Amino acid sequence: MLVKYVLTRYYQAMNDELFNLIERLANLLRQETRAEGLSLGLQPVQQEALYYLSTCNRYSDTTLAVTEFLGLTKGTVSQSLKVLESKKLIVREKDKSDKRITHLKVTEVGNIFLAETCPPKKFTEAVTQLSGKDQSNTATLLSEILRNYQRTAGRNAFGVCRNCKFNQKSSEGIVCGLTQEPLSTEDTMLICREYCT
Amino acid sequence: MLVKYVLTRYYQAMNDELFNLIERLANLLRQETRAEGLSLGLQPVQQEALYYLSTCNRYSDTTLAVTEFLGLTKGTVSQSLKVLESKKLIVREKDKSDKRITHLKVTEVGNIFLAETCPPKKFTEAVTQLSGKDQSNTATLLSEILRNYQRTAGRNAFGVCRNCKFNQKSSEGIVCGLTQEPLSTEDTMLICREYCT
DNA sequence: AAATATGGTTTCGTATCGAAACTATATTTA
DNA sequence: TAAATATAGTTTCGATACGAAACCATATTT
Repeated sequence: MLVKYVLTRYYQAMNDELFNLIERLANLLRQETRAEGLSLGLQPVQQEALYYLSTCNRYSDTTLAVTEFLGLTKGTVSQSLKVLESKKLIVREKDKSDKRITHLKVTEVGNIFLAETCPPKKFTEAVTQLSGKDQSNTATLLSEILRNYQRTAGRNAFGVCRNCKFNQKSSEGIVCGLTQEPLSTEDTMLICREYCT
Repeated sequence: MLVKYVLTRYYQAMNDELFNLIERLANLLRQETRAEGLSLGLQPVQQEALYYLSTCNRYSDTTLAVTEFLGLTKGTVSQSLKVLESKKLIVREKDKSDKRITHLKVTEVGNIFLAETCPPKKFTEAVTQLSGKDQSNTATLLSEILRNYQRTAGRNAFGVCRNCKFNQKSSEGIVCGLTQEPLSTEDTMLICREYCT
């Protein structure tokens, strides 16, 4: 019985290997992020939230969206956002039509911090040692794994608006099929929590 | 000034995208790991340590090696290992020649737990939806990024013994060029902290 | 033999996290 | 249209993670 399990450990199946690689990359990223955030007293998870908010659209810049994105509970996320606000990295804006909702906008200070630290420099350096072709192949493959994983786990996909099935291009411009609101070209390049393929 | 930074956010450069993908996969993995560990009261980081110990060789099964692998401080790791020991998932074995060193061995209970939970089922499911070719391509590309990253960050590579430059195959069998010790075929399939290319 | 290096643990203060209770506003139901 | 329920979000609490630094034991260097 023991032998069986030990032997399965020796054989590094492909999903084992991929699991290992992703965990280790994430560990290194977290380490560097921790170091980068020291100057502002920012924790890794807070930086991740800030980074997310800098990449998402107006349907996806709320506490709950961040919660879903990070895979934490909303109480926990609420704490982290409070820190970001106290450090003037984000500001809150009440939604005009639904008073329960608060939009979280990254400030100029926040964007400057992100531009300097996120993604971490050494990571970027490591990635750019690969050919452009290899880089985009990696992104494509990881996207596919992530999409499969999110589907299996029953999570939202958080994709770029432009590629969403609700994104409708007509003669009058681009419209979101869910909200029926018009979208600018810049809008369609942001990440949406309602993304669907 | 602001415009510049905001614009760079819109353009998702490849390293940006890869950073994003890895973070998100890691978040999902952590979530599922948290759920899987609930039955034994194991935290994600403790499961990661246990998993590492199940994949590493006899030169790499110490507190300090785990520390290096996870990118945490040794005090923190010492705590996590104490929990694993109290739950009978690992046992400690004093090194025979150097009394400072303690080897950490995964017990049968530990291996059974890992076989059931690590890597998480849904992750495995997501990965196996890709073709075998795509899976191995992803692994190859990620390995390269990780290796580059570790080199830039000045970390040990933690690779499989078999592929290490110190691994010497002679007529009398396989020998580690660092320790001059003979290695079995199984030995060479484990992860070593001294791995070097 | 003394100084230093290495592997590891303990202690302490700060931060993370989930769970659950709670508030306020929207939506649904009856 | 009033009551019930759902949704967005915050607060509080207790358990755990984490780094930093002090500490101990054994090895190695000087």
